[in-house]
Amino acid sequence: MINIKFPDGNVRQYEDGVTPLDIAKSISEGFARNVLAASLNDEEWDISRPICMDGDIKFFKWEDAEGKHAFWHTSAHLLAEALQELYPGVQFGIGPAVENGFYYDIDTGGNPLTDADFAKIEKKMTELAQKNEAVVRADISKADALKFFGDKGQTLKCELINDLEDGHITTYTQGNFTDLCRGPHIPSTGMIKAIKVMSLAGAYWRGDETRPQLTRVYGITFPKKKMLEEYLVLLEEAKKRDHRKIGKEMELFAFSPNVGQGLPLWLPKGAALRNRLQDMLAKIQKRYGYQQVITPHIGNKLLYVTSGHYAKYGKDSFRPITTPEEGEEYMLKPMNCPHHCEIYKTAPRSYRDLPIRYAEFGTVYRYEQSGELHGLTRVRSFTQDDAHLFCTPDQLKQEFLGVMDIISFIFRVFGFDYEAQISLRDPNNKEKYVGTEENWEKAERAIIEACEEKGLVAKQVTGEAAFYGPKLDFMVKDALGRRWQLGTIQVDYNLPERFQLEYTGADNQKHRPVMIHRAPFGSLERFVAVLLEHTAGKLPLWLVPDQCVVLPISEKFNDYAHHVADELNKLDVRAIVDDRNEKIGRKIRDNELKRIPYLLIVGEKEAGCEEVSIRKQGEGDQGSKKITTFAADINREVAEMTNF
RNA sequence: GCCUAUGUAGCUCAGGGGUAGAGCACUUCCUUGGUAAGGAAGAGGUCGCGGGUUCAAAUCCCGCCAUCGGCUCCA
Repeated sequence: MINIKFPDGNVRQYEDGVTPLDIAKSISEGFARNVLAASLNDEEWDISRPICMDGDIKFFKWEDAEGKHAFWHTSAHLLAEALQELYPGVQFGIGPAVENGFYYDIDTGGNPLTDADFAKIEKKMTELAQKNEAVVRADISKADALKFFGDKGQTLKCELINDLEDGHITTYTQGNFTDLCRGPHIPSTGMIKAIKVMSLAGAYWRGDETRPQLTRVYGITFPKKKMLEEYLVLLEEAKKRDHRKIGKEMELFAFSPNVGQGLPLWLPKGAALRNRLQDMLAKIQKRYGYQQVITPHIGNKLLYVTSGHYAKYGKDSFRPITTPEEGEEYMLKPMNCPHHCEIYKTAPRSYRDLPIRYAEFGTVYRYEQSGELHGLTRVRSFTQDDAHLFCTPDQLKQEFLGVMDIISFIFRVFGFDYEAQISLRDPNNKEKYVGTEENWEKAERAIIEACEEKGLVAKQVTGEAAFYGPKLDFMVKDALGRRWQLGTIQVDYNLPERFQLEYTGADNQKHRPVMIHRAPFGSLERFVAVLLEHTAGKLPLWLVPDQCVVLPISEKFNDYAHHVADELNKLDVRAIVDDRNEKIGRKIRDNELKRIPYLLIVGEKEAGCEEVSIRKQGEGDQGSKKITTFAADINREVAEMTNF
């Protein structure tokens, strides 16, 4: 007999070799039907895999990430099984579950798949799922595994096996398909009821640019047909929130191939929106002791040679700009820090001057790979809400905490859900980074401690650090669930060294300051993009381009409508007029769809008494008020929102 | 940069070897209507760009550019 402890602390005894499914059934049949995966002592465990030792058990259902994961992992195998039947000789790479579904990387040997094949693949998968084959786990020796997959000509699998440790290799088999796999899986393929092949993509074998490119087939499956339908509806809804679509509709920004790829053009409404965001941040930063500076868009190439960026990124950047002067070269600035270091150096600094905080809405230019450009989230020219803090090593943590306060405040104002990530260096690849061992350790420790102090839950990821220092990033998801880095805080011991920054300490000796790079928005472009997706274009009143639109009942009241808009604009309310020759119902509909927060209807009733009839977007008729009263209300509402 | 797909009117899209279509938007006219689409007429396009095949190319082929979804990258 073995002892199994449940999450609630209860311990029950079971026969040796009992499976999690048996245990679930012993609780209730209904519960067992919904269980997809389990863990034993926090090790992932198939619910059909016998247990022969004491342990803590957990069960996972569809609602749990672990449950979906097992379901989709098995679905990936089902996809592979279908591909094996449809396209004999296909080579298999890897096929994991991902956040929304799963994929399998395959080598089709020169017979490319197209989306015309999707229906066929789905049909085959459905057919195989209906056979309801058991998914069977087996331990296998390394030699046997190599022979098995070698005989099948699966060289990619053999490469994977060669990297595995003997004694820890398992396979899973359903029907005629056996895959090298760690698991866990759901017990049988029959649970997969709804299947959709989503898309095709190229993916380098083992994520290595220099290795062959495989075909990645993405799919998603569900235990119920209805869930697939709901998911597809959700995807359609998400597309409507796409900032590229909303940005076009709201006339915020545009791109022109004549200007260049990834170079956004901010239209009047977008530019005004962006300025409001800048003003907000500048106001907050002033309170935190930041000073605004302004630096040029270009800098001498030698500046970036000094900073080390030229050596690291020079060949993948915009090329240097030459001048009539022989040998003189300038570069579009890819970051603001070297300029700010030079500002620091314009005067001798004392420890009494520190910390110094230079802020700049600095536009930078980076030659991002063409295939990576995406709306406003990944562009080649963008404006960072940048700042560089120079402080003594003792002040580092305090300054770091201050920056964290600003960032969490900003995200709270906009209601963003964010994930924090601490990016550390890859300890196995230290030559990728500049700076001393001691400084790296100090900086990494400072970040981790600052998070602990603030109670911020942050995922630590090794190998993600910038080459000059570790960082704390704040990630926000877009409408389709893709993560984008917005806010960032980076500790840098390197640039102060390279620029030989100094301050005189209390001991009358020269010391090196520590530098913090930070940007709460990350870039205004990316921030606006995420903001648009987050709000579906329904921007808060203080940010929205047009706060209200005046709708005359008939053309007879167009003059009065323009009078109303003029009065409102004089009172700092952003108002426009819709004086088209249309019925009022039509104007209401069109302007509601334009996401304007207040519609002001004016006709005979209002014209005589300086009033407007107010209709709030999405909420309908709010009665009428004097123009001045309405303006005061709007201004109060905005003031409450912008009381930063 | 790599792989898949796409590119037709301002927008959303249909069509497809015999020189171009719809809806919405736009302009004009009728209508002057009180809280989510009033009616009519009109204008608008070298079918992404450049080559090739053909009597004839928007359509087929090649190259390029841009965009989508991924991969790699992201100071």
